Amino acid sequence: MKQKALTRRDEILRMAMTTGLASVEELSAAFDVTPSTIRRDLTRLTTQGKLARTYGGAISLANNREASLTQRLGEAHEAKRAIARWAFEQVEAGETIALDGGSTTAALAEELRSHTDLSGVCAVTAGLTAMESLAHADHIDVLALGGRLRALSQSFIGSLAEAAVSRMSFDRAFMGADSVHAERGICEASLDQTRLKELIMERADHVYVLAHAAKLGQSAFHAWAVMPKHWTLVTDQSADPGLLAAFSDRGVEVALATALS
Amino acid sequence: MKQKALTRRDEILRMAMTTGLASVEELSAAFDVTPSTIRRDLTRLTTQGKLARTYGGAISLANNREASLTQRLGEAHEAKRAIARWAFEQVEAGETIALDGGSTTAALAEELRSHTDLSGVCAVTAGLTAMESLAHADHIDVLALGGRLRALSQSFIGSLAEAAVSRMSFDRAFMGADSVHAERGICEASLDQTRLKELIMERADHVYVLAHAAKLGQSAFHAWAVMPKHWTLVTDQSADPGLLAAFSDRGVEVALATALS
DNA sequence: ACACCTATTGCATAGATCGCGCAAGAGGAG
DNA sequence: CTCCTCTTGCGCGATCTATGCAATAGGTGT
Repeated sequence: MKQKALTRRDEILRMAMTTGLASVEELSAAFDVTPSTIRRDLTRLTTQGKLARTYGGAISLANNREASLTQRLGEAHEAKRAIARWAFEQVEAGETIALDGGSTTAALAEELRSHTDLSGVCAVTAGLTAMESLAHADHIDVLALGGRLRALSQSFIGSLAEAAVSRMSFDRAFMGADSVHAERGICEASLDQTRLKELIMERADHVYVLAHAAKLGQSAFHAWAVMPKHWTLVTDQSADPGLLAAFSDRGVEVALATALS
Repeated sequence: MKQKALTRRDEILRMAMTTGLASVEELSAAFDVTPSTIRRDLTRLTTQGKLARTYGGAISLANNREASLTQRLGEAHEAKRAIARWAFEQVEAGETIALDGGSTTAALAEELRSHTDLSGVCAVTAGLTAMESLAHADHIDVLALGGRLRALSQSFIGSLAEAAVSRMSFDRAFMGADSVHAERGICEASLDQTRLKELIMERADHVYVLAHAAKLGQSAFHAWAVMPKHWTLVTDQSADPGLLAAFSDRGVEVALATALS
């Protein structure tokens, strides 16, 4: 019975997440309990900050968050989603992976969060958005690098982060980038960022750079990270074949993610 | 008159956006109109999809202030707000402060965020909610401890966090707690948490424990943190004088935060 | 200046929802 | 088996909401 109450609250939360809105009457009918019980559940979930109460029902807070996240991703988010899905499929149970900052890796974090069947994965991240996505994912062990929070990129940099990285290693590292270049590697706004990226990549068995087509061949900024010998570029199908050939010629493995559904 | 109605609706929307939450009573008083009028405004804005109606008020859909909103919905938030305000006034420009995890310290983070006149403050935190609040605050230097993210308390623990703490010191440390006891100190769910708290407190010139009245004298769990010689308990006015005397007798400085406006 | 029209406001009433206290029931621990 | 805790259903008073109606303010055309 106590179990039933917990599962019902979880279910309420899930329904509210998917539909964004739930009424007391509907919930009462769906779970075959009195409206009083539903009300009590809702007040509970509200004080836990997971829902907001409305007149006659409740509204999801997390759903709004995800919506705004999608907005923030905004640009090319279908491509990013496809890339994230491809990346997710590389991860195997029990592995320790590094998640870089950036919107594409945040999409990967969302994939990790929603696939609760993957067990024992430890995700190390320097990105705040990725952390937020995984904060409530019980099936993922989240390790955060410390350091100064860089407001613009919403990720950590600095000596604290570097010190933290130097104490661990990763099965796979999924890197974001402002732009990717076949010869120069990945480009960021500051050298602090590229240095941290280099450290992470040095300590990873497999390095993947997640970058949708628009980021290829650009030189948005002038700080470049030295790439490891072997790495994989993961991009979407709209990428220019000529550009991709430049990567392949340099020994970079290229993966094309296909959007589905 | 028609103009007044439009500007009022805009203003309502603006207020809801910034504070995340607005009550019919407050709005009615603020604009000096009857609750009926406010209700009509709210239904209008709701059908326009700009707001969501709650019981006795409205909630912003653009989740700009998700953190503060979650706080407002939570338990005893008036007391926490008063305590946070008192704590905020202790902080002086240029200081480096430690912000523990927990909802009360998250409220302090909100104070720090909203007072943009305070300059040069460096906030070191192990709490995810505090980080989110300060993520977009350009006037605050945010340093995050790394470590394992503990899902329940939304804060970092573990050796990475401890290693990070051991490399810095603080002018002031603002600690949260699940419960506070005059003899035993502050209580948490696990010894990992208390150990990190001890380390932070050891390296701070001034230690404040932020705990509203309901947390005093309780023993919610069985992991206790050893307190430094001198520390300040910050609580609200509804605290039992007998309990407070127990703290004073042990040399603990006691501060009572008064709720205002 | 005057009349007219529309949007808005305040008030009162009726209906719906909410919060709380109380007693009963359903597991879990010893 | 008994005790204990958490949960549930029910009823009541309180609060909030929705709606109709009359009054008012502001804009408009003559």
